[in-house]
Amino acid sequence: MSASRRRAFVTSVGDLLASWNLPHATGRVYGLLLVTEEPTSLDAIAAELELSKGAVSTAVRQLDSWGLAKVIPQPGSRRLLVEATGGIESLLEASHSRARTLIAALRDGETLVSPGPAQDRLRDVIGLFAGYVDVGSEILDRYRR
Amino acid sequence: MSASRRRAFVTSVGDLLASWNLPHATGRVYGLLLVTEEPTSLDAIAAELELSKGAVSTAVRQLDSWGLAKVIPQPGSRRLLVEATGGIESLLEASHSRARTLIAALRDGETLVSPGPAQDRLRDVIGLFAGYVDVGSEILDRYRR
DNA sequence: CGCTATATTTAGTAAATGATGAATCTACCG
DNA sequence: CGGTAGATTCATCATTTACTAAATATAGCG
Repeated sequence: MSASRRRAFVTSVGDLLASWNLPHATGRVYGLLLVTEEPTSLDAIAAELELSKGAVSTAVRQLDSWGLAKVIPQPGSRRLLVEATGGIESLLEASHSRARTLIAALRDGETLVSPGPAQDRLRDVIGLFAGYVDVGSEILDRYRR
Repeated sequence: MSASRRRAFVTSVGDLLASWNLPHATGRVYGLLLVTEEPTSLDAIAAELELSKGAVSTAVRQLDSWGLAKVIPQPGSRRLLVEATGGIESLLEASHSRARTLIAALRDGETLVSPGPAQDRLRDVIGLFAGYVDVGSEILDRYRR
């Protein structure tokens, strides 16, 4: 388990998730969790990633709320353990929900332009997006089973 | 063509494209172009959206480079006209390319964890993402014809 | 060759966001 | 109850980023 490759992995996952609109400390924590076999503590995360405890705390709660990590309270101690969940679905779902909002806005805009090339263009965009979202949802459904 | 609905449309498209990592002035310009029947000038855009000329200039060039708008130079004048293109494909393509980079990083990470639940989890994530991207590309291909 | 109309670049600014470190809170244990 | 080990919150700082306004560049026209 080469430490430098671990670090490289963590930062690249962090960078990439940042382009998915996650703060990149959060993305790095997720990256670390993905290559960590056992549930791990917030302090251990902070130590390995050289992040403040506060940052780790908020990152973990974000990951939890996105369904990307599971927080496991330990009976008999205040310490929390965290582990990645497989389900990165929620990221995709979030992206769908944004796309759907966009589609709705575009549909609304359809009534703003009179028939002609401009309206066709708008319809085109709507069609592509809608198809895209439909297929994506299908994949997600299939994945859930 | 109600001006207030136009404005509402423009800002919502702007807001939404901002979540796709476009600056939202750029998104608003795109929104405006989508509901504008004829090619329009940078000054007209600046006036309607109350943006500075500089902002419009960079927004338009961004849209152009993303393939979301076409810039039409006018012979006999320095003035440029701009119109939206239907193809919002490039946005989806960009999102795919990010996803593919992520997939590559994850595949690389696979070798960092020893066989077991952690590796399975990672494989799971990879599989979902890969399937998602594949299907999306298929839609794009179909759309291009 | 200027002059004008237009686009682009640049320097500066304001706002948003993320991270930190300290202070605070809370659960557990003696 | 008091103390301690932990997590969380909060105020602050730093960075980034998008926008503005002004300066600059360039194309066309007299």
